[in-house]
Amino acid sequence: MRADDIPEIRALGLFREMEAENFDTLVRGGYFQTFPPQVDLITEGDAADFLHIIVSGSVELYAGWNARETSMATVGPISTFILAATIRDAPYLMSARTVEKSRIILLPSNDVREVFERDHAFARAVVTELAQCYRSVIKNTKDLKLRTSLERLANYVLRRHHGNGGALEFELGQEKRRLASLLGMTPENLSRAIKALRPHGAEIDGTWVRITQKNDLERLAKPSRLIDDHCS
Amino acid sequence: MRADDIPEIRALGLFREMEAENFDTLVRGGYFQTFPPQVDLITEGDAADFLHIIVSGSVELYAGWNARETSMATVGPISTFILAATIRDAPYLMSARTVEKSRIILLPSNDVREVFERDHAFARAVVTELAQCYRSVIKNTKDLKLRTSLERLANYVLRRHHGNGGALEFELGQEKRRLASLLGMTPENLSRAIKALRPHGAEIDGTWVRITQKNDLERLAKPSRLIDDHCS
DNA sequence: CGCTATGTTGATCCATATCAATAAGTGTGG
DNA sequence: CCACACTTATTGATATGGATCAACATAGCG
Repeated sequence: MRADDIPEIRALGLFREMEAENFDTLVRGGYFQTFPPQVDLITEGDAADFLHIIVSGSVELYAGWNARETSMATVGPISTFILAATIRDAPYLMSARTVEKSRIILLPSNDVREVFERDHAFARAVVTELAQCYRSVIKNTKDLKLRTSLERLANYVLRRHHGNGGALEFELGQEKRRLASLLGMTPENLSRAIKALRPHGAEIDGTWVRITQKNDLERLAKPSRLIDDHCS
Repeated sequence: MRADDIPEIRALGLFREMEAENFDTLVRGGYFQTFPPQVDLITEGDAADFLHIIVSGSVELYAGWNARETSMATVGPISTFILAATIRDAPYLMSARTVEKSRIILLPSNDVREVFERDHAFARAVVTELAQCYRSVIKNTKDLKLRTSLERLANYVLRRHHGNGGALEFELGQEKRRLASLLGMTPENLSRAIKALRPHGAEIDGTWVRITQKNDLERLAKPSRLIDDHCS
């Protein structure tokens, strides 16, 4: 592992408070790897051998069943994924593949569990992280079950708007087919939803998103703190 | 709190390993209450003042948005709910109401967080519990996004079959309207799905479920360890 | 016993999926 | 640098799963 990446990792909420000695244990056993785009990192059903930390690039989490496939999340730097499987020493529930060239740290699950047993600060940080993840998935379920696809798209645009510091124009940052799957619809349906959104104050043109009438968009989207807030 | 309920609580995975002193702190500050059916225990958006433990009866977790409502889970004894909100000191993402007469322990969230800071064993148990919850919700999302409503019903029947020790006949144990909402469909649609399931080896008649051709049912349901397993 | 909830069934409507064709990018090798 | 192949995006036509509306049946419950 490159020495100058270590401080960055150490600064993550998950590792910030833990004992230096335990942090060293984790880092010493870890691997730092760079992957090209479209590489499968993990396959659902496999044993969770490593906790993954994405340092640059982006990774898609997806799941399949009976020849169908759906995108579950896109994760960017700097965050971890499949923490729950690591902790429970259980099989992955999702697969992961790189979207673009990505640098990823792999920490052996055994080490993570061992340090987790010893280090109270680390254990607390894991709890905070997991509780956050749990709440995100609950919000996602509410989004899926309570909203139509158009409403989901409208709220997605607003969430991205807030995530970009309130910019009215920003890049989509991913393929539409993946966004469609993430939002629980087909690519064709997303195309139509994008057209249907135009008279409600949002345009998506190629890779660019522009909010033209925020009021209109919000009237349609009816964003909720209990579904759309990123933190809390 | 009644003295003879305490050992039962203490035996829960969440509390089993923690320091006696800390357990006492939690229990001393807790309330034990009995609620009639259809009582609202918590409302989404409120501050998470208490960690709830259901000792008998059953509780429905549900969520609403824009005049729509959906059932998120039904939880029975002995388990906790809204642990994540308690830990993060964040608003509830779901509401909860009793389904039947229920006995419930309320532990002040402040106490839980305080003990959580002090007691490593408790913190570890919280992690295990949360990781479990997280994985359940992920499985539920996969169920929703990857399967049709008929497939979800078929798999639900098979899960209940396994949950009842492999019995081919068992009680539904809840109103069909709630089951419908839980599975992400309308009551009408569930009625039709039930009829459609008959030629595939499962009958639901009133409150009774009977599996007549397990092979047929499994051929339709294609249950997956990574969606339908209760543990792991 | 009614009364109110819940469940069923039928008719219809709507959202979304599917199928098919075309267009627009994107990357590769000559 | 262009031509080709291949993937992705769009658009239209159609099919279908599921929702909605309405009527009726049934079952709890006071």
